[in-house]
Amino acid sequence: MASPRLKREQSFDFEEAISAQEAVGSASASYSPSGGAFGISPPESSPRDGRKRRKDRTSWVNHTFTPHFDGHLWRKYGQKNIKDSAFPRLYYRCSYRDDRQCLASKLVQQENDDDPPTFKVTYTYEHTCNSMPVPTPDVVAEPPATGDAYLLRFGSAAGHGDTQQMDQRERQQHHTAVRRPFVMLSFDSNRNLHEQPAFPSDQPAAAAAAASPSFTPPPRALPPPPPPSTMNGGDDLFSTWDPFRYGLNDDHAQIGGHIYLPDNCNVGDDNYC
DNA sequence: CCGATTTGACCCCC
DNA sequence: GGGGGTCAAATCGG
Repeated sequence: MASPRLKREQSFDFEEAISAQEAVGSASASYSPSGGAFGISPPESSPRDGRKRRKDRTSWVNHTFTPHFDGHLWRKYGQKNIKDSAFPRLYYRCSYRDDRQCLASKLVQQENDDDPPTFKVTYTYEHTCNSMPVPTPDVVAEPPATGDAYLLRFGSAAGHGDTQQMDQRERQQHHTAVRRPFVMLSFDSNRNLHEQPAFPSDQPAAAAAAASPSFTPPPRALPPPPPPSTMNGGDDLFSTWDPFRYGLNDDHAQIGGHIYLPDNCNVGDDNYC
């Protein structure tokens, strides 16, 4: 069966506008501003309309250390080596593309080989699958200023573009999520993970959970899944927060396919420590 | 067996 | 014509 083909949409150059902001360092997904691309025409099935260049479509760019932390469930559908780029470009589309005719897709491309590396994430179309975008943590990996410990800051940035598209009800229900819990995780030279919790008083010890060998629930520093009442059958959104998907375990924090390790670890071919 | 990922091929835009 | 986005068959893994 032929996949739905995308109709050419009026161009709106979010990419230019948002790239100018150079939001490097924030892991938050910069979803399209209010009044964005909702109301997209349903795909029409002209056999060849699907393979349009991105310029034809609404897109916006986010620079992040954590390209997978955006609160949605993505399915990879392609990878290409890009000319003049040392890193391949990864193509993802919404996992609900077929189920809910959700056209959202994203491109992830590593931008550099820094430690941690940054990624350019280009989102195309907004989610229409009702798997409501969850405020993403602002995860900032800070190189060791003193000593040899990396700091992972969750919720450190001042603003979330993605809250703009929440309606009032959602905003209310995301109240806890936008209170910006703050935690710093650091490794010392003995590979011990330390957390410096700075949660609001009612926040559970998420960092302790992150350091726990079992680590079942996602840390509250990460955006919680939306409450069931707001989910339109989107209960499986929880899979987005599978701790193994994000590589969070007792030994290291792996975000966006990259493992944050203490300096004395061998960050070599297999990140062996 | 089913869903996700990989990867080469196809196709469109620049 | 080349680069880049997508498709879809093959493969993998649970």
